[in-house]
Amino acid sequence: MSAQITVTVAGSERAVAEQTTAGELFEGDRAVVVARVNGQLRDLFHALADGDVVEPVTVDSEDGLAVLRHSTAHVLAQAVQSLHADAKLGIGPPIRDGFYYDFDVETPFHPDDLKALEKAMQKIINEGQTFERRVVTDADALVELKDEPYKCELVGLKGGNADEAAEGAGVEVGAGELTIYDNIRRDGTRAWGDLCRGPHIPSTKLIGNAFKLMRSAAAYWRGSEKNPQLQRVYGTAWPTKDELKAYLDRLAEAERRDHRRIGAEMDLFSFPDELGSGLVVFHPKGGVIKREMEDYVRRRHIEEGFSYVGTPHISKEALFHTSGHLPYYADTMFPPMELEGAKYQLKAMSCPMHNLIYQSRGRSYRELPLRLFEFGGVYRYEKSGVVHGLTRVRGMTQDDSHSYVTAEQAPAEIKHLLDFVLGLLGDFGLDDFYLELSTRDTEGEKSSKFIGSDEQWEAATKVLEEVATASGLELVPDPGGAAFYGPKISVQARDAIGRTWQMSTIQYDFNQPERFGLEYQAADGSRQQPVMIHSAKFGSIERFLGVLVEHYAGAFPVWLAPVQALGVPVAEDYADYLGEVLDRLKRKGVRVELDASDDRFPKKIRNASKSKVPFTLIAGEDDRAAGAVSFRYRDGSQKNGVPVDDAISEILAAIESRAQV
RNA sequence: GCUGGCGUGGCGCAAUUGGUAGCGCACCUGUCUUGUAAACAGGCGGUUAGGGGUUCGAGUCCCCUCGCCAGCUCCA
Repeated sequence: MSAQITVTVAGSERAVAEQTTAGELFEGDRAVVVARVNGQLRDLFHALADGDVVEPVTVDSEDGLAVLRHSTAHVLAQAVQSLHADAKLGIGPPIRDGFYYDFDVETPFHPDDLKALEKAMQKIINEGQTFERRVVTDADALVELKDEPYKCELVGLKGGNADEAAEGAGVEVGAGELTIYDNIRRDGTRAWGDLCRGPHIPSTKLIGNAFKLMRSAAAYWRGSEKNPQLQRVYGTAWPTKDELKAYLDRLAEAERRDHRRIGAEMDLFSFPDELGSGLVVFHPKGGVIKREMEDYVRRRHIEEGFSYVGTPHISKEALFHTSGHLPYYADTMFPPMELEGAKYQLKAMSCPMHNLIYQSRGRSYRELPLRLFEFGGVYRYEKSGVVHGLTRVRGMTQDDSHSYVTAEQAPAEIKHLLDFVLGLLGDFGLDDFYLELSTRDTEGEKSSKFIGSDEQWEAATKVLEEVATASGLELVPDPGGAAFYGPKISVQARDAIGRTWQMSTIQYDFNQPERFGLEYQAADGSRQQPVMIHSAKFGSIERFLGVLVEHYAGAFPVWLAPVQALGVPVAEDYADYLGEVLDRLKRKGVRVELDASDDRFPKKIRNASKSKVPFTLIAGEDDRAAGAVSFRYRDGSQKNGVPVDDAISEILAAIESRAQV
């Protein structure tokens, strides 16, 4: 008879035979894919020791999903090598909603290749191969993997910093012992194997048919453009076919929200080829939204103590040398144009020009904080592959503002600005965002780009961090992400397909005041250097508008809607009556339209519905006789016979309160 | 910038192995107009992104440029 050991299973103690595996504890529960043993994720084949604390990890948990997806990535890799014998393996980690695996292959994958790979994967899955863990020494691994140069490179990186060396590499080589996972067929033969930390699901069978390969694209090995590009295949995997379908439906829904699609459908803006890549024109309806945004933020800046200023779109290049921008960003500024022996540059940021306003006369401490603000039209030569709808353009409008303060005033001003930003995001109804704190890199190849003393960086970073933390919002560190002249807090918002974009920013700058020699006279008569705080509330008005379009899927709150009330007469006869109601609204500043076309009533309702106008006002005989109108809302619900005065009040109130209806 | 995929009237799409560009919506004209997502009829509109090549013949094949999409890298 075998000896007994005691383990704690899901909170209660149990005596089991020695050599019992984690999987045996949860036999019969197919949802359990791995186990957490003493806090560590382990395969179900893991043999338990006396005193182990074991928790089941089910496939629908965050960890369980990651394991499922990581195992699916292995199946993909096996499929790739079965179809392309010379494919070399990179890394293959789970990611949000799926996984990827990188391969070095002679010919990049064509979309049709993915179909063939899916078939090969299904075959492997149906074989019910088990994932078996095997500990190897570094030396043995290097021999066994002699045909896998990328894996060998990872063996050399093993240790706590594998993930730093290559994002995702931590799933291949952990901090501890080196392991290889073998895929074993039912007849006991070895189908395939891969250097991997694990853990894995017990059998490929568990993947079922709830996976799909999504796309392929190149990715630089270990994330550096100095390295060769591998071919990355992205896929997704879910516990059930239904969940896979729900995910695919979500993606399809996101595609319908895409601001580039809605922008065209709703006639908001376009990107004419004749202008060039990354340059947008706003059509009248998009112009309304842009103007509402600008009116709002101009008013709010003035309320928050800013003065509205104006500066030109170009400047002699020396200004950007003084500011220090040119050495850093020359390749992303449009090239200079030469006139009268001087080189002029399109501006990519407004701060140097605001510094000139500050500098235009002597400043007293009594003037501080001095706050300047404008809509700066800036141009950046973004690389061709990154230009993207409204979210990454080459010509944009920044609500660029700068607070000049004493060092002592800086913390309060940063808090003031963060409150301002968060209030603005609330007024626009955005809630899917988080804060990011971008700091400098103190080591690594980029560390030299940051200027200023250690003390300055430390002090500035501390101020930003304290204020950001106090907001109570999620705060994500972004080491190395700072601009060369100082750290920043930024608001990151998500687009329809989950990509995040930088929106508002607050940056602490001790460099430009130094470079421009800015000063003010203090109460004691001495000359002091101010601190400059850059802030942008929308960031780029174009980008913010794009994110708004996706957030609302085009169904804007009333105050932003291009057309706020659309009149639809039941028949031609009632157009004049409805027109009078609309005129009254128009006199109150409401944006109205009357559908006086010769379409019939149902068609007009359909058009109104498709236009996403918040209030459709309908009038027929009943309404006219009663001095009323009928509302039709975006959800198709209706309210009939509303007295005209009440109707007007309802619409005005919705605009005033920035309500979504 | 890199890798791959794409580019057909304003929009969404179609066009067997290369054989001489079609459809829906929108738009225009006419008839029509009474209660909540499409009245009917007729019509206009494309040197198939641009340029070059192969071919008797190119939307379909090849090359270059521009633009778009996805990912990677970058992002003051």
